[in-house]
Amino acid sequence: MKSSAQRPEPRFSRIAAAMADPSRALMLAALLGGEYRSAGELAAIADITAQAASTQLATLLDAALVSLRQQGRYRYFCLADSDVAHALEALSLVAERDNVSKRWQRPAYAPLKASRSCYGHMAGELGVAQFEMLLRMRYLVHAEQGLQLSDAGRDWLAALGIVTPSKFSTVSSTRLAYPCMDWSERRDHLAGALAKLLLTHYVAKDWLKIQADSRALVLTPLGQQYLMPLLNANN
Amino acid sequence: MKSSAQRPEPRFSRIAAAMADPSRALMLAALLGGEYRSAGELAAIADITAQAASTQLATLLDAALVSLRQQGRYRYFCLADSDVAHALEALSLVAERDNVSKRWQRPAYAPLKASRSCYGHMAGELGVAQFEMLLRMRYLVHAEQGLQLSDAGRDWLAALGIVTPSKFSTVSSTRLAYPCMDWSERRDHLAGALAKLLLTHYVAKDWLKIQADSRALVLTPLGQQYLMPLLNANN
DNA sequence: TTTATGCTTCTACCAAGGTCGAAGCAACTT
DNA sequence: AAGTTGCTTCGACCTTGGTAGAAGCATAAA
Repeated sequence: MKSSAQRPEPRFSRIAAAMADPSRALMLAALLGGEYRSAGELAAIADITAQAASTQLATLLDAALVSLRQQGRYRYFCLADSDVAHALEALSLVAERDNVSKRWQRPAYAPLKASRSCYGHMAGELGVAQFEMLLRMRYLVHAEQGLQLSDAGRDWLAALGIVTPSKFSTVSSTRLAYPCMDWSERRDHLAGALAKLLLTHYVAKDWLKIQADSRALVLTPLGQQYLMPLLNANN
Repeated sequence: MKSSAQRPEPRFSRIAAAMADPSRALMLAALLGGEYRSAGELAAIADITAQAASTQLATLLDAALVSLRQQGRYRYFCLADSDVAHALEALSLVAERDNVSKRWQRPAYAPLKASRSCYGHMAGELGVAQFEMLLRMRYLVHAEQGLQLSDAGRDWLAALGIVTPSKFSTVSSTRLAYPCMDWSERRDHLAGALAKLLLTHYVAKDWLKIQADSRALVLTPLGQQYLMPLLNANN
Protein backbone atom coordinates (compact mmCIF):
# COMPACT_ATOMS: atom_id res chain seq x y z
CA MET A 1 0.00 0.00 0.00
CA LYS A 2 1.12 3.43 -0.84
CA SER A 3 1.41 5.91 1.98
CA SER A 4 -0.50 8.74 0.43
CA ALA A 5 1.06 11.99 1.49
CA GLN A 6 -0.40 14.39 -1.06
CA ARG A 7 -2.69 11.88 -2.67
CA PRO A 8 -6.28 12.81 -1.77
CA GLU A 9 -7.78 9.36 -1.88
CA PRO A 10 -11.52 9.18 -2.37
CA ARG A 11 -13.39 8.70 0.86
CA PHE A 12 -15.57 5.98 -0.55
CA SER A 13 -12.63 3.60 -0.47
CA ARG A 14 -12.79 3.55 3.33
CA ILE A 15 -16.45 2.61 3.21
CA ALA A 16 -15.79 -0.03 0.58
CA ALA A 17 -12.98 -1.43 2.69
CA ALA A 18 -15.30 -1.74 5.66
CA MET A 19 -17.72 -3.73 3.51
CA ALA A 20 -15.06 -5.80 1.79
CA ASP A 21 -14.25 -8.36 4.44
CA PRO A 22 -16.35 -11.54 4.06
CA SER A 23 -17.10 -11.76 7.78
CA ARG A 24 -18.22 -8.16 7.96
CA ALA A 25 -20.18 -8.63 4.77
CA LEU A 26 -22.08 -11.51 6.33
CA MET A 27 -22.91 -9.34 9.32
CA LEU A 28 -24.05 -6.46 7.14
CA ALA A 29 -26.16 -8.78 5.01
CA ALA A 30 -27.78 -10.12 8.17
CA LEU A 31 -28.57 -6.57 9.25
CA LEU A 32 -29.99 -5.59 5.87
CA GLY A 33 -33.38 -6.75 7.05
CA GLY A 34 -33.42 -3.78 9.39
CA GLU A 35 -33.58 -5.55 12.73
CA TYR A 36 -31.19 -5.29 15.60
CA ARG A 37 -28.89 -8.22 16.25
CA SER A 38 -26.58 -8.87 19.18
CA ALA A 39 -22.84 -9.23 18.85
CA GLY A 40 -23.13 -12.93 19.66
CA GLU A 41 -25.76 -13.52 17.00
CA LEU A 42 -23.63 -11.76 14.43
CA ALA A 43 -20.59 -13.81 15.43
CA ALA A 44 -22.60 -16.98 14.86
CA ILE A 45 -23.88 -15.72 11.52
CA ALA A 46 -20.40 -14.86 10.34
CA ASP A 47 -19.10 -18.12 11.82
CA ILE A 48 -16.25 -16.52 13.73
CA THR A 49 -15.30 -16.35 17.41
CA ALA A 50 -16.62 -13.69 19.71
CA GLN A 51 -13.25 -11.95 19.79
CA ALA A 52 -13.06 -11.71 16.04
CA ALA A 53 -16.63 -10.47 15.85
CA SER A 54 -15.86 -7.81 18.42
CA THR A 55 -12.99 -6.54 16.32
CA GLN A 56 -15.07 -6.57 13.15
CA LEU A 57 -17.98 -4.79 14.77
CA ALA A 58 -15.61 -2.16 16.07
CA THR A 59 -14.49 -1.63 12.49
CA LEU A 60 -18.08 -1.29 11.32
CA LEU A 61 -18.84 1.15 14.11
CA ASP A 62 -15.75 3.15 13.29
CA ALA A 63 -16.84 3.44 9.68
CA ALA A 64 -20.31 4.36 10.98
CA LEU A 65 -21.95 1.64 8.93
CA VAL A 66 -23.80 0.31 11.96
CA SER A 67 -25.13 1.88 15.10
CA LEU A 68 -25.22 0.45 18.57
CA ARG A 69 -27.77 0.12 21.31
CA GLN A 70 -26.44 -1.21 24.57
CA GLN A 71 -28.86 -3.15 26.72
CA GLY A 72 -27.54 -4.71 29.87
CA ARG A 73 -24.65 -6.90 28.93
CA TYR A 74 -25.89 -7.23 25.35
CA ARG A 75 -24.86 -5.00 22.49
CA TYR A 76 -27.37 -4.74 19.71
CA PHE A 77 -26.34 -3.56 16.29
CA CYS A 78 -28.31 -2.37 13.31
CA LEU A 79 -27.48 -0.62 10.05
CA ALA A 80 -26.68 3.04 10.59
CA ASP A 81 -29.22 4.36 8.09
CA SER A 82 -30.93 3.67 4.81
CA ASP A 83 -28.04 5.16 2.87
CA VAL A 84 -25.91 2.24 3.99
CA ALA A 85 -28.62 -0.20 2.97
CA HIS A 86 -28.84 1.53 -0.37
CA ALA A 87 -25.10 1.29 -0.92
CA LEU A 88 -25.16 -2.40 -0.11
CA GLU A 89 -27.98 -2.93 -2.57
CA ALA A 90 -26.13 -0.97 -5.22
CA LEU A 91 -23.07 -3.13 -4.72
CA SER A 92 -25.21 -6.25 -4.88
CA LEU A 93 -26.66 -5.05 -8.14
CA VAL A 94 -23.17 -4.92 -9.60
CA ALA A 95 -22.13 -8.19 -8.01
CA GLU A 96 -25.10 -10.14 -9.31
CA ARG A 97 -25.50 -8.53 -12.68
CA ASP A 98 -24.03 -11.23 -14.87
CA ASN A 99 -25.38 -14.32 -13.19
CA VAL A 100 -28.75 -13.20 -12.00
CA SER A 101 -30.58 -16.06 -13.63
CA LYS A 102 -28.03 -18.74 -12.85
CA ARG A 103 -27.40 -17.79 -9.27
CA TRP A 104 -30.98 -17.58 -8.15
CA GLN A 105 -31.74 -21.10 -9.20
CA ARG A 106 -29.60 -22.46 -6.41
CA PRO A 107 -32.06 -23.75 -3.82
CA ALA A 108 -30.44 -21.84 -0.98
CA TYR A 109 -31.36 -18.60 -2.68
CA ALA A 110 -34.89 -19.44 -3.69
CA PRO A 111 -36.55 -18.03 -0.55
CA LEU A 112 -34.49 -14.86 -0.82
CA LYS A 113 -35.51 -14.36 -4.41
CA ALA A 114 -39.15 -14.94 -3.61
CA SER A 115 -39.24 -12.41 -0.87
CA ARG A 116 -36.92 -10.72 1.56
CA SER A 117 -36.93 -7.70 3.74
CA CYS A 118 -34.66 -4.83 2.86
CA TYR A 119 -34.21 -2.37 5.65
CA GLY A 120 -37.83 -2.59 6.62
CA HIS A 121 -39.58 -3.06 3.34
CA MET A 122 -40.27 -5.92 0.95
CA ALA A 123 -37.92 -6.85 -1.86
CA GLY A 124 -37.69 -9.77 -4.23
CA GLU A 125 -40.56 -11.07 -6.32
CA LEU A 126 -43.19 -10.06 -3.81
CA GLY A 127 -41.72 -6.60 -3.44
CA VAL A 128 -41.70 -6.07 -7.17
CA ALA A 129 -45.21 -7.47 -7.52
CA GLN A 130 -46.46 -5.11 -4.84
CA PHE A 131 -44.87 -2.09 -6.45
CA GLU A 132 -46.27 -2.87 -9.86
CA MET A 133 -49.71 -3.51 -8.43
CA LEU A 134 -49.74 -0.18 -6.61
CA LEU A 135 -48.94 1.61 -9.85
CA ARG A 136 -51.26 -0.53 -11.96
CA MET A 137 -54.18 0.17 -9.65
CA ARG A 138 -53.28 3.86 -9.47
CA TYR A 139 -52.96 3.64 -5.70
CA LEU A 140 -49.64 5.34 -6.14
CA VAL A 141 -49.26 7.96 -8.81
CA HIS A 142 -46.32 9.93 -10.10
CA ALA A 143 -46.64 13.52 -9.00
CA GLU A 144 -44.53 16.64 -8.84
CA GLN A 145 -42.49 15.50 -5.89
CA GLY A 146 -42.28 11.84 -6.74
CA LEU A 147 -44.73 9.11 -5.87
CA GLN A 148 -47.89 10.20 -4.16
CA LEU A 149 -50.72 8.29 -2.54
CA SER A 150 -53.96 8.73 -4.47
CA ASP A 151 -57.44 8.86 -2.96
CA ALA A 152 -58.00 5.37 -4.28
CA GLY A 153 -54.79 4.36 -2.57
CA ARG A 154 -55.94 5.86 0.68
CA ASP A 155 -59.19 3.91 0.42
CA TRP A 156 -57.30 0.73 -0.34
CA LEU A 157 -55.14 1.20 2.73
CA ALA A 158 -58.19 1.92 4.83
CA ALA A 159 -59.82 -1.29 3.59
CA LEU A 160 -56.73 -3.12 4.69
CA GLY A 161 -57.19 -1.62 8.12
CA ILE A 162 -54.34 0.82 7.77
CA VAL A 163 -55.26 4.28 8.87
CA THR A 164 -53.01 6.58 6.95
CA PRO A 165 -51.45 9.14 9.22
CA SER A 166 -52.63 12.56 8.19
CA LYS A 167 -49.06 13.68 7.76
CA PHE A 168 -48.87 11.36 4.76
CA SER A 169 -50.77 13.93 2.78
CA THR A 170 -48.86 16.95 3.93
CA VAL A 171 -45.31 15.82 4.41
CA SER A 172 -42.89 16.47 1.60
CA SER A 173 -43.59 13.10 0.21
CA THR A 174 -40.28 12.28 -1.40
CA ARG A 175 -39.54 9.84 1.38
CA LEU A 176 -43.03 8.45 1.62
CA ALA A 177 -42.56 6.18 -1.33
CA TYR A 178 -39.92 5.88 -3.95
CA PRO A 179 -38.76 3.21 -6.36
CA CYS A 180 -35.66 1.20 -5.57
CA MET A 181 -33.90 -1.09 -8.01
CA ASP A 182 -34.22 -4.68 -6.92
CA TRP A 183 -30.97 -6.56 -7.39
CA SER A 184 -32.51 -9.97 -7.84
CA GLU A 185 -35.34 -8.92 -10.13
CA ARG A 186 -33.68 -6.00 -11.85
CA ARG A 187 -36.94 -4.15 -11.63
CA ASP A 188 -38.10 -1.56 -9.13
CA HIS A 189 -39.66 -2.33 -5.82
CA LEU A 190 -41.18 0.09 -3.36
CA ALA A 191 -39.12 1.76 -0.64
CA GLY A 192 -39.90 4.48 1.86
CA ALA A 193 -42.20 5.00 4.82
CA LEU A 194 -45.22 3.52 3.09
CA ALA A 195 -43.26 0.40 2.20
CA LYS A 196 -42.25 -0.06 5.81
CA LEU A 197 -45.80 0.43 6.97
CA LEU A 198 -47.10 -2.19 4.57
CA LEU A 199 -44.56 -4.82 5.57
CA THR A 200 -45.24 -4.23 9.24
CA HIS A 201 -48.89 -4.65 8.56
CA TYR A 202 -48.48 -7.88 6.60
CA VAL A 203 -46.42 -9.31 9.42
CA ALA A 204 -48.99 -8.20 11.99
CA LYS A 205 -51.71 -9.93 9.98
CA ASP A 206 -49.55 -13.05 9.91
CA TRP A 207 -49.36 -13.04 6.13
CA LEU A 208 -45.60 -12.94 6.17
CA LYS A 209 -43.09 -14.14 8.72
CA ILE A 210 -39.70 -12.55 9.25
CA GLN A 211 -37.07 -15.23 9.65
CA ALA A 212 -34.88 -15.01 12.70
CA ASP A 213 -31.74 -16.09 10.90
CA SER A 214 -32.05 -14.67 7.44
CA ARG A 215 -33.62 -11.89 5.47
CA ALA A 216 -36.07 -14.21 3.79
CA LEU A 217 -39.75 -13.48 4.26
CA VAL A 218 -41.92 -16.55 4.48
CA LEU A 219 -45.38 -16.49 3.03
CA THR A 220 -47.82 -18.11 5.47
CA PRO A 221 -50.94 -20.02 4.36
CA LEU A 222 -52.91 -16.95 5.38
CA GLY A 223 -50.65 -14.85 3.21
CA GLN A 224 -51.11 -17.25 0.33
CA GLN A 225 -54.84 -16.81 0.72
CA TYR A 226 -55.10 -13.08 1.26
CA LEU A 227 -51.89 -11.32 0.27
CA MET A 228 -51.30 -12.97 -3.08
CA PRO A 229 -54.66 -12.00 -4.62
CA LEU A 230 -54.04 -8.50 -3.38
CA LEU A 231 -50.70 -8.26 -5.15
CA ASN A 232 -52.05 -9.84 -8.32
CA ALA A 233 -55.12 -7.64 -8.55
CA ASN A 234 -56.04 -6.78 -12.14
CA ASN A 235 -53.12 -8.70 -13.47
CA MET B 1 -9.29 -14.32 6.92
CA LYS B 2 -11.58 -17.20 7.41
CA SER B 3 -11.54 -19.94 4.80
CA SER B 4 -15.24 -20.14 4.19
CA ALA B 5 -16.17 -23.70 3.47
CA GLN B 6 -19.90 -23.68 4.03
CA ARG B 7 -20.16 -19.96 4.58
CA PRO B 8 -21.99 -18.43 1.60
CA GLU B 9 -20.39 -15.05 1.70
CA PRO B 10 -22.31 -12.23 0.07
CA ARG B 11 -21.08 -11.51 -3.41
CA PHE B 12 -21.04 -7.79 -2.84
CA SER B 13 -17.98 -8.15 -0.64
CA ARG B 14 -15.91 -8.98 -3.69
CA ILE B 15 -17.07 -5.84 -5.42
CA ALA B 16 -16.43 -3.79 -2.31
CA ALA B 17 -12.95 -5.29 -2.02
CA ALA B 18 -12.18 -4.27 -5.58
CA MET B 19 -13.19 -0.70 -4.73
CA ALA B 20 -11.48 -0.65 -1.36
CA ASP B 21 -7.88 -0.11 -2.32
CA PRO B 22 -6.92 3.58 -2.38
CA SER B 23 -5.06 3.29 -5.67
CA ARG B 24 -7.92 1.54 -7.36
CA ALA B 25 -10.33 4.02 -5.81
CA LEU B 26 -8.41 6.89 -7.36
CA MET B 27 -8.59 5.20 -10.73
CA LEU B 28 -12.31 4.55 -10.41
CA ALA B 29 -12.93 8.12 -9.32
CA ALA B 30 -11.02 9.33 -12.36
CA LEU B 31 -13.19 7.15 -14.58
CA LEU B 32 -16.42 8.33 -12.95
CA GLY B 33 -16.51 11.14 -15.47
CA GLY B 34 -17.29 8.56 -18.10
CA GLU B 35 -14.30 8.99 -20.38
CA TYR B 36 -11.75 6.42 -21.38
CA ARG B 37 -8.31 6.71 -19.84
CA SER B 38 -5.15 4.84 -20.69
CA ALA B 39 -3.30 2.63 -18.24
CA GLY B 40 -0.48 5.15 -18.07
CA GLU B 41 -2.80 8.04 -17.31
CA LEU B 42 -4.42 6.04 -14.56
CA ALA B 43 -1.04 5.12 -13.12
CA ALA B 44 -0.16 8.82 -12.96
CA ILE B 45 -3.49 9.69 -11.36
CA ALA B 46 -3.07 7.02 -8.70
CA ASP B 47 0.57 8.00 -8.30
CA ILE B 48 1.93 4.48 -8.64
CA THR B 49 4.31 2.81 -11.06
CA ALA B 50 3.16 1.30 -14.30
CA GLN B 51 3.65 -2.20 -12.93
CA ALA B 52 1.48 -1.57 -9.92
CA ALA B 53 -1.16 0.05 -12.09
CA SER B 54 -1.16 -2.94 -14.38
CA THR B 55 -1.84 -5.25 -11.44
CA GLN B 56 -4.60 -3.02 -10.10
CA LEU B 57 -6.26 -2.67 -13.46
CA ALA B 58 -6.19 -6.43 -13.85
CA THR B 59 -8.03 -6.64 -10.53
CA LEU B 60 -10.62 -4.14 -11.70
CA LEU B 61 -11.07 -6.01 -14.96
CA ASP B 62 -11.42 -9.26 -13.10
CA ALA B 63 -14.16 -7.79 -10.97
CA ALA B 64 -15.72 -6.40 -14.15
CA LEU B 65 -15.80 -2.88 -12.74
CA VAL B 66 -14.08 -1.50 -15.82
CA SER B 67 -14.02 -2.47 -19.44
CA LEU B 68 -11.16 -2.33 -21.84
CA ARG B 69 -10.63 -1.08 -25.37
CA GLN B 70 -7.29 -1.91 -26.84
CA GLN B 71 -5.93 0.50 -29.40
CA GLY B 72 -2.50 -0.16 -30.76
CA ARG B 73 -0.17 -0.36 -27.82
CA TYR B 74 -2.51 1.64 -25.62
CA ARG B 75 -5.10 0.15 -23.35
CA TYR B 76 -8.01 2.40 -22.63
CA PHE B 77 -10.23 1.76 -19.64
CA CYS B 78 -13.65 3.05 -18.69
CA LEU B 79 -16.26 2.12 -16.13
CA ALA B 80 -18.06 -1.07 -17.08
CA ASP B 81 -21.56 0.39 -16.86
CA SER B 82 -23.74 2.88 -15.07
CA ASP B 83 -24.47 0.39 -12.31
CA VAL B 84 -20.86 0.66 -11.25
CA ALA B 85 -21.06 4.44 -11.32
CA HIS B 86 -24.20 4.27 -9.25
CA ALA B 87 -22.58 2.02 -6.68
CA LEU B 88 -19.64 4.40 -6.39
CA GLU B 89 -22.00 7.32 -5.90
CA ALA B 90 -23.95 5.40 -3.28
CA LEU B 91 -20.74 4.67 -1.40
CA SER B 92 -19.72 8.31 -1.67
CA LEU B 93 -23.04 9.32 -0.24
CA VAL B 94 -22.31 7.23 2.84
CA ALA B 95 -18.71 8.34 3.03
CA GLU B 96 -19.51 12.04 2.89
CA ARG B 97 -22.69 12.08 4.89
CA ASP B 98 -21.40 13.49 8.14
CA ASN B 99 -19.02 16.09 6.87
CA VAL B 100 -20.70 17.31 3.75
CA SER B 101 -20.52 20.92 4.76
CA LYS B 102 -17.07 20.83 6.31
CA ARG B 103 -15.36 18.84 3.64
CA TRP B 104 -16.51 20.83 0.69
CA GLN B 105 -15.10 24.03 2.05
CA ARG B 106 -11.59 22.76 1.44
CA PRO B 107 -10.34 24.68 -1.57
CA ALA B 108 -9.26 21.56 -3.42
CA TYR B 109 -12.86 20.42 -3.50
CA ALA B 110 -14.49 23.68 -4.48
CA PRO B 111 -14.41 23.05 -8.23
CA LEU B 112 -15.79 19.55 -7.75
CA LYS B 113 -18.64 20.86 -5.64
CA ALA B 114 -19.45 23.54 -8.16
CA SER B 115 -19.68 21.17 -11.03
CA ARG B 116 -18.39 17.80 -12.09
CA SER B 117 -19.24 15.18 -14.60
CA CYS B 118 -20.67 11.91 -13.42
CA TYR B 119 -20.61 9.16 -16.01
CA GLY B 120 -21.49 11.57 -18.73
CA HIS B 121 -23.85 13.96 -17.05
CA MET B 122 -23.56 17.02 -14.82
CA ALA B 123 -23.44 16.76 -11.05
CA GLY B 124 -22.67 19.19 -8.27
CA GLU B 125 -24.29 22.59 -7.90
CA LEU B 126 -24.76 23.07 -11.62
CA GLY B 127 -26.24 19.62 -12.02
CA VAL B 128 -28.71 20.21 -9.23
CA ALA B 129 -29.56 23.67 -10.55
CA GLN B 130 -30.22 22.25 -14.00
CA PHE B 131 -32.48 19.53 -12.69
CA GLU B 132 -34.53 21.90 -10.58
CA MET B 133 -34.85 24.34 -13.46
CA LEU B 134 -36.09 21.62 -15.81
CA LEU B 135 -38.79 20.70 -13.32
CA ARG B 136 -39.60 24.30 -12.39
CA MET B 137 -40.10 25.24 -16.02
CA ARG B 138 -42.09 22.06 -16.67
CA TYR B 139 -39.65 21.03 -19.36
CA LEU B 140 -39.55 17.72 -17.65
CA VAL B 141 -42.69 16.37 -16.06
CA HIS B 142 -43.43 13.36 -13.96
CA ALA B 143 -45.41 10.83 -15.94
CA GLU B 144 -46.46 7.24 -15.70
CA GLN B 145 -43.09 5.84 -16.57
CA GLY B 146 -40.96 8.39 -14.81
CA LEU B 147 -39.73 11.70 -16.10
CA GLN B 148 -40.96 12.72 -19.52
CA LEU B 149 -40.00 15.53 -21.86
CA SER B 150 -42.89 17.98 -22.29
CA ASP B 151 -43.72 19.89 -25.45
CA ALA B 152 -42.33 22.98 -23.80
CA GLY B 153 -39.20 21.01 -23.05
CA ARG B 154 -38.90 19.95 -26.63
CA ASP B 155 -39.20 23.57 -27.73
CA TRP B 156 -36.61 24.62 -25.19
CA LEU B 157 -34.19 22.01 -26.50
CA ALA B 158 -34.87 23.08 -30.06
CA ALA B 159 -34.13 26.71 -29.14
CA LEU B 160 -30.84 25.50 -27.75
CA GLY B 161 -30.14 23.92 -31.08
CA ILE B 162 -30.70 20.40 -29.89
CA VAL B 163 -32.86 18.43 -32.24
CA THR B 164 -34.49 15.81 -30.11
CA PRO B 165 -34.28 12.44 -31.72
CA SER B 166 -37.74 11.22 -32.48
CA LYS B 167 -37.12 8.10 -30.45
CA PHE B 168 -37.16 10.29 -27.36
CA SER B 169 -40.90 10.36 -27.56
CA THR B 170 -41.44 6.71 -28.27
CA VAL B 171 -38.76 4.91 -26.34
CA SER B 172 -39.67 3.49 -22.99
CA SER B 173 -38.50 6.62 -21.34
CA THR B 174 -37.32 5.31 -18.01
CA ARG B 175 -33.74 5.76 -19.08
CA LEU B 176 -34.27 9.06 -20.84
CA ALA B 177 -34.17 11.03 -17.64
CA TYR B 178 -34.23 10.07 -14.03
CA PRO B 179 -33.24 11.71 -10.77
CA CYS B 180 -30.00 10.71 -9.10
CA MET B 181 -29.02 11.65 -5.57
CA ASP B 182 -26.08 14.04 -5.62
CA TRP B 183 -23.59 13.20 -2.91
CA SER B 184 -22.21 16.67 -2.49
CA GLU B 185 -25.51 18.52 -2.58
CA ARG B 186 -27.74 15.82 -1.10
CA ARG B 187 -30.37 16.77 -3.63
CA ASP B 188 -31.24 15.17 -6.92
CA HIS B 189 -29.57 15.93 -10.18
CA LEU B 190 -30.51 14.69 -13.62
CA ALA B 191 -29.18 11.45 -15.02
CA GLY B 192 -29.99 9.50 -18.17
CA ALA B 193 -29.71 9.97 -21.90
CA LEU B 194 -31.05 13.52 -21.86
CA ALA B 195 -28.53 14.50 -19.21
CA LYS B 196 -25.69 13.16 -21.33
CA LEU B 197 -26.99 14.99 -24.36
CA LEU B 198 -27.15 18.28 -22.50
CA LEU B 199 -23.65 18.03 -21.13
CA THR B 200 -22.26 17.14 -24.53
CA HIS B 201 -24.04 20.14 -25.94
CA TYR B 202 -22.75 22.54 -23.30
CA VAL B 203 -19.23 21.36 -23.96
CA ALA B 204 -19.69 21.72 -27.71
CA LYS B 205 -20.91 25.29 -27.19
CA ASP B 206 -17.82 25.93 -25.07
CA TRP B 207 -19.88 26.77 -22.03
CA LEU B 208 -18.21 24.09 -19.97
CA LYS B 209 -14.81 22.51 -20.22
CA ILE B 210 -14.03 18.96 -19.16
CA GLN B 211 -10.76 18.86 -17.28
CA ALA B 212 -8.20 16.40 -18.48
CA ASP B 213 -7.05 15.43 -15.03
CA SER B 214 -10.13 15.59 -12.86
CA ARG B 215 -13.87 15.29 -12.97
CA ALA B 216 -14.35 19.00 -12.40
CA LEU B 217 -16.25 20.90 -15.04
CA VAL B 218 -15.04 24.42 -15.59
CA LEU B 219 -17.47 27.17 -16.42
CA THR B 220 -16.11 29.29 -19.25
CA PRO B 221 -16.86 33.03 -19.62
CA LEU B 222 -19.27 32.05 -22.37
CA GLY B 223 -20.92 29.64 -19.97
CA GLN B 224 -21.11 32.32 -17.33
CA GLN B 225 -22.89 34.51 -19.84
CA TYR B 226 -25.26 32.00 -21.43
CA LEU B 227 -25.54 28.87 -19.33
CA MET B 228 -26.06 30.44 -15.93
CA PRO B 229 -29.13 32.50 -16.88
CA LEU B 230 -30.55 29.39 -18.47
CA LEU B 231 -30.19 27.39 -15.28
CA ASN B 232 -31.53 30.20 -13.13
CA ALA B 233 -34.56 30.90 -15.27
CA ASN B 234 -37.60 31.88 -13.24
CA ASN B 235 -35.72 31.50 -10.02
C1' DT C 1 -21.11 -13.99 47.60
C1' DT C 2 -20.26 -17.14 44.01
C1' DT C 3 -20.94 -18.49 39.31
C1' DA C 4 -22.22 -17.86 34.57
C1' DT C 5 -22.73 -15.11 30.48
C1' DG C 6 -21.71 -11.51 26.91
C1' DC C 7 -18.34 -9.03 25.24
C1' DT C 8 -13.70 -6.69 24.95
C1' DT C 9 -8.64 -6.07 25.05
C1' DC C 10 -4.01 -7.84 24.60
C1' DT C 11 -0.84 -10.70 22.23
C1' DA C 12 1.13 -13.32 18.76
C1' DC C 13 0.61 -15.58 14.44
C1' DC C 14 -0.11 -15.89 9.74
C1' DA C 15 -1.97 -15.19 5.05
C1' DA C 16 -3.37 -11.95 1.63
C1' DG C 17 -2.11 -8.63 -1.27
C1' DG C 18 0.04 -4.09 -2.72
C1' DT C 19 4.60 -2.35 -3.99
C1' DC C 20 8.77 -1.79 -6.85
C1' DG C 21 12.95 -3.46 -9.68
C1' DA C 22 14.14 -6.11 -13.51
C1' DA C 23 13.12 -8.29 -17.54
C1' DG C 24 10.27 -9.13 -21.50
C1' DC C 25 6.86 -8.43 -25.19
C1' DA C 26 4.39 -5.91 -28.71
C1' DA C 27 3.44 -1.96 -31.30
C1' DC C 28 4.78 2.18 -33.21
C1' DT C 29 8.86 5.47 -34.90
C1' DT C 30 13.13 6.53 -37.21
C1' DA D 1 17.17 -2.59 -38.51
C1' DA D 2 17.57 -0.25 -34.33
C1' DG D 3 15.43 2.36 -30.91
C1' DT D 4 11.45 4.07 -28.23
C1' DT D 5 7.18 3.72 -25.92
C1' DG D 6 3.25 1.47 -23.41
C1' DC D 7 2.32 -2.09 -20.83
C1' DT D 8 2.77 -6.79 -18.62
C1' DT D 9 4.88 -10.65 -16.05
C1' DC D 10 8.06 -12.40 -12.61
C1' DG D 11 10.27 -12.18 -8.30
C1' DA D 12 11.05 -10.58 -3.77
C1' DC D 13 9.86 -7.65 -0.03
C1' DC D 14 7.01 -6.10 3.46
C1' DT D 15 2.89 -3.92 5.39
C1' DT D 16 -1.94 -4.57 6.49
C1' DG D 17 -5.22 -6.73 8.78
C1' DG D 18 -8.05 -10.88 10.13
C1' DT D 19 -7.68 -14.71 13.35
C1' DA D 20 -7.78 -17.41 17.83
C1' DG D 21 -5.93 -18.03 22.72
C1' DA D 22 -5.71 -16.04 27.18
C1' DA D 23 -7.10 -12.81 30.32
C1' DG D 24 -10.13 -9.29 32.00
C1' DC D 25 -14.36 -6.58 32.86
C1' DA D 26 -19.20 -5.83 33.51
C1' DT D 27 -23.81 -7.49 33.93
C1' DA D 28 -26.99 -10.92 35.40
C1' DA D 29 -28.31 -15.12 37.83
C1' DA D 30 -27.66 -18.54 41.74
